[in-house]
Formats: sequence, C-alpha cells, structure tokens
Amino acid sequence: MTVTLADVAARAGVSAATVSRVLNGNYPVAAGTRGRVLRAVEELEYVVNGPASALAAASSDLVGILVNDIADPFFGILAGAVQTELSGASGPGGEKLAVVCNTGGSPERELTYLTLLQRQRAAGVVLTGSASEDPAHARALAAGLVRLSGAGTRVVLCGRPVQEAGAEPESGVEPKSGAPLTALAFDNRGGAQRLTGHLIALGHRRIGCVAGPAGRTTTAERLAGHRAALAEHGIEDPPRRVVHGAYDRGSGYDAAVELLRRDSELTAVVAANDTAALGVCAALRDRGLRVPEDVSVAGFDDLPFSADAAPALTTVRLPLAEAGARAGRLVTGREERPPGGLATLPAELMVRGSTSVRYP
Amino acid sequence: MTVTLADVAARAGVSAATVSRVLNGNYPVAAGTRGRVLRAVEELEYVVNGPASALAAASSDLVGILVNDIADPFFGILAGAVQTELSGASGPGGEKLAVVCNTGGSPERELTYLTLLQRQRAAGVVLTGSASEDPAHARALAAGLVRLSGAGTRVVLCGRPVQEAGAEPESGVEPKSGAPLTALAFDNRGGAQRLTGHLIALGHRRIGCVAGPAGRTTTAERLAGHRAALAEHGIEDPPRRVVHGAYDRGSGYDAAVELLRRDSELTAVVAANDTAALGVCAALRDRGLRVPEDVSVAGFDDLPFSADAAPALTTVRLPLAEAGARAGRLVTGREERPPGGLATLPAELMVRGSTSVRYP
DNA sequence: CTGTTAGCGCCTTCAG
DNA sequence: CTGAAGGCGCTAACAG
Repeated sequence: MTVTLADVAARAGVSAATVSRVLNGNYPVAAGTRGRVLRAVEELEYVVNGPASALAAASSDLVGILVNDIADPFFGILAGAVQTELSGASGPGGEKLAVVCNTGGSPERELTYLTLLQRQRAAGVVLTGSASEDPAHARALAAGLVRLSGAGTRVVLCGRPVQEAGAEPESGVEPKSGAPLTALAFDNRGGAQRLTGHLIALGHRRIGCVAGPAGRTTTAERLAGHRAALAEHGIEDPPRRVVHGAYDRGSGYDAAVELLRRDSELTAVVAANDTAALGVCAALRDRGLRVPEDVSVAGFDDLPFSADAAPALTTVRLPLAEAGARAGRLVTGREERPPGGLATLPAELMVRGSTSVRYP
Repeated sequence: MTVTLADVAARAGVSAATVSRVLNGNYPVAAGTRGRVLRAVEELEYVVNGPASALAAASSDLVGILVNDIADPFFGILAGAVQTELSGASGPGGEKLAVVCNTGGSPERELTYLTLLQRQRAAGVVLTGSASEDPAHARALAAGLVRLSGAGTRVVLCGRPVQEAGAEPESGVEPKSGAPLTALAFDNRGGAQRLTGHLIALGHRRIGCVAGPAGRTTTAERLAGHRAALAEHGIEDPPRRVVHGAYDRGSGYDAAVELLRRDSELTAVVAANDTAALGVCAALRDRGLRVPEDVSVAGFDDLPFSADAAPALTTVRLPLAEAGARAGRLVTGREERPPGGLATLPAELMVRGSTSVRYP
C-alpha cells in the first residue's frame, strides 16, 4: 500500500510525531534526527497525505481563485499573478496550492465553487471580476462569504465592487475567526470617464458605447463613468447609443453593426473591453470605414495584444498583474489589509492610434 | 464550532452512517429518512468536510490541470474546456473540483505541483502543452507520473508527445490500480509541414522561422514539420533562417528583427504561434515592410484574435476546445481510452490574408 | 529535544 | 433498510 508517516518513522527509528515535526518544520528537532528522517522520506518516496493532515490540523493549503472566464487573458493574467505570488510563499504556511475555478460568470456556479472550496477547508479564496447585480444572488453570495470567512477562510475580492466587502457588518454575523473580507477594486468608473473625456476633447460628440453584459457590476461602473463624462460636457446621451454585449470579439462586431444601424453618423465608439474593441474595428472595416479616420475606437483593460493591433488601441490600463500579486499576498496574510478593508487601484488612460481628432 | 455529520444525524434522529449514505447516495435509504436528513442538512447549513471524507474514503474529488502559462489563451481555452466538462460530470463521482496549476513551463514547478496533487490524493491530472526535452527531467516526470497513476490517479496528457505515455511499461513498474496513462497529441508536425508547404506553393523560397522555446517537445515537432516541407521541395535550409523565442509578441518582434538582419531578402516567416506572429507583423511594419505584399507571415494555433488581426492571420487550427473536453472525459473515466492509449488530433491549415503569392 | 496519547470527521464493514 | 464500531493518516497537547 501507500507509504505512511508511521513507515517513515519506523525506518528512521523515531516516533511519528518527530517525523511530522521535521516535515512541518514548526518545531525544534535535532539535526541528526532530521537528517535520518529526511533520508527515510527519500528512500520510501513518502508523500504526505493532504486530507489526513488537513483533517488533523483543521486547515489546508488550498487557495481558490474564482474567475469568470479562464480563456480571457484578463483573468489569466490576474490568476497567474495570484498563483505566482502563492508559490513564492515559502514563508508562513508554506507552499499553497492555487486552484483556479472557472465560473463562466454564472452566479450559481460561483456559489457551487464556494461550497466546494469550503468543503475542502480552503485557506483562502480570491474572487475576481464583475459580480451579478441581481439582489438575490448578491445576498446568497454575501451569505456564502460570511460562512466562509466564519470558517476561517481568508476572502479577498479583486475587481469587485465594495458593497460585498461590507456585507458582513450588515448581516450582523461577526465571523468569529479569520479576517473580515478585503476588497481590491479597479477604478472602472474613473477610467471610463477619462476615456470618454479624451474622445470629447478630440471633438467627438456622437459616441457609441458597447457596454458589457447587462446586470453586472463592472458594466455598470464603466457605463456610469462614460455617462458622467458626457454629462460633464453637456452632451446628450440617447439610450440608442448604448448596446450591451459579452466581452468577446463577436459581441463587439455585432454591437458595432447595431450602433451604426441606429446612427450612421457616429464618429467614435467605446467598447466594453479590448477584445470587443477589436470586433468593433472589424465591423467598421467590413463596412468600409477607416479607424481612426472615419471612426475612433477605444477599448478597456490594455491587454497585451492591444498595443499590437492595427491601429494600436487607445484603451484604459488596469494594473492586473499588480492587483493579482497583491490579492495573493492578502489572501496568505503576508500583507496587511488596507484601511477599511478596501483599496482602489488606478486606471490609466493609454492614448494610441485608434483614436484621433474628429474629421468632420 | 462547525457543524459535523453527527450534528446532522442528531437533528434528523438517525445515525451518522445513515446521513453519510444519503449524502453519498451510493446506498438504499428509505425516502422518508432521506427527506428528514436532507432537511436537517439545510437547516444546519451543513457542508461536508472534504479532507475527512477524502481520508476515510481514500480518494478526493480534485482534478489537477497543469498548464505552462495561464495568461496564454491557448491554455485558457484548453483548461476551460476541461473544467466545463468536469462540472457537467454529475454522473459517477459527482462534482469534481478542477484545479488549474500554472507551471510557467518550469519542469521543477511541474514536479512540485504533481507532488502537491498527489498529496491531495487527486482523482486525476491533466498535463497540457509542451514538455521539456531534458532527459533528466523527462525521467523525473515519468517517474512522478508512474507514482501518481500507481496511487490510483488518472493521468491524461494533452498536447504532449507520446513517449511519456509509454514511460510506464519501460520502467517496468506496472501500476496496480488506476488506468495507465492516456495521451492526446496534436499533429504539430503535420500542421507545420502543411503550413510551410502552403508558403512554398505560393512561390516562397526564403522562409524565416521563429521557432518556439528551445528544448521543448512542441517546438521540436513544429520545426521538424517545417523542415520536412522544405526538404520535400529540395529547398535549402540554412541554420540562420531559424531563431528561437518564447510564445509572446515581444519574442516574435525580436526574432523577426534578427531574421531580417541575417537575411534581408526573406519573403515569408512562419512563427511559433499566433501571438508571436503578431509580433513579427509589428516588426515588419516598423521596418516599412507590408504584410503580405512584401513578406508573408503565418502563425500557429488559430486563437480567436487571429481572425481579427489586420491582415487576418494564416495559421494552423488546433482543436483546443475539443481536446480539452475529451481530456476531461478521459480523466473522469467517462470516455474509454483510445486504442494504445494515444489519439492524435488533426491540425487544419487556415489560409487567410497574411500570406500571398510571392511578388518577386 | 522526543515519545505518548488522543482525537480530527467521515466511510465502511458487520450485525441487526 | 439502519445502527454500531473501528480505523483512515496525521497533528497537537502533554509528559518526559
């Protein structure tokens, strides 16, 4: 059968407790003893039984990372950064196993994964990306997070709205153990506002908006920023200038076609993200319109390929890698939570070739 | 403290064994009893203790997916497909927790994750992408895989060379329990050969090659296909026409610059993948060369953005989503392993705008 | 510094 | 169909 701690102990001529101690290194052990134990481990090819140790210690080395779409580089970069940070965590707690869970944006699957992670007694959970705005789901999720953090799991929100971080005080349930929720938010609203402001400064007045999926927090934030910029300059903003769609190229393409159908005089389009923006560009090209001469186009996120598109995309840079790394440190307790449990990360306007002054 | 099985049993007025049975559903239980138990579970918000059950049952519901770079859509699509397939696995074994592990292409981290997964007594492991060709690492990896599958973990290779699948017979160690390794390979060689063949048919003779990272199986396979096509047509193939680089845009850019420096008369370039191809295009543009009029460029993988590039990329389509889904079914035992444990998936040439006949 | 002694929470025979 | 009992492999006090 499989090798157990006892086998190693017997081989090394010590007790199981001693083996456990050298393996976990949280306790003084004589150098000679340690050497013999380590040798026995090698010889027997012993591999710790995770479940058993998790059971006994009432904790595991699993950290869950929930993402909306693992095939989207936005989440890939975020998750990769978290994971890198966790592997480097040879400090307290040792090596953590980062578990990336793909929710597909479905609130149900989000809850399912939360339960699965709680079942594994995960050490921490990082929730990334936008959340559903549906009140029922928001409540269920908040309850789930309270349960989790009550069970001692560290919870970090990354790129999610603040409200959830405050869910626990409102609920009146004070988690006994474990830290309260911590949130890292992106300045989606400010970034969107500056982006649309940039287009306005270039002389654009008829600006189409390909908003993200309806009913999602990120969509709402970016749309609010866009509208704030228009309002600020007293530009009218009829509902027909906004179309919702997913964060993919096809949606961007379709949305652009629809926007042009509604108003063929558009001179600029802001997209939900960079990927959708490329779809918008494709749709424009197919209709014989040039970017940016005829229509300016802007994206959001500044993913790596955006700089390489032709023309290079004007967009809003989000510090994804930094956010992921910080979330990783927070979830392992290697960084103190920011005051109030919330930190907002800046969004930087990146002006490139896809936007230009309006040629009337 | 946390709710346990015993609490639920007490609440429902039955024994712990009965609760366990209704929860696992592998055993006949009276409908009335089941109802009461389920109600008690609801009321107490009971969540199974994964480690405890894994310990007792000597198995867990974790499935690991190893990828080289989670920020690369190539792996995102693959991993997403595996994970989707696993969530749908409400059949035997129930819901599985898919764990995506980012190795960064490092053989050491690959081994580390394998151990971590073995420690968790993972139900299965899917290894994706290219492997290191270093003999020492190959041996260590093969040994690790034998250990894993010997411990009852299902192992599936996806996009990896065959040799590893055969490691276990050679090693002479017959895994007692668990299925032997299964491999899903991409026809990298054939795809590359057809791609270069296509360029040759268009009249190109001086074809630069931006190969992937050195010492990796996928790189070797694609390069072999490229060379086979050249040899087939009696075209000379000096070493200076090949430059190695990573799978990112920057590497593609740099490699293209280097290739042009070595031979400014190149009329075509095949890149390691689509991302690198975009970098190549950028480098060419920066040097005042047009694609495809002056230089044809081709990628590999056919990631979503490739069709949207300007010009759209000629490339080789790999059935990533299908491969991932199939790997998911294989690793859960819901699909029979192919004869010989190996299936090769086709690579399809996609001709688009970035390649054209050579204008001499 | 090291051994001994109890469980951690659940699954799984074995009776009933 | 259900209960009782033992142990999965490890860790965490206690003693020494």
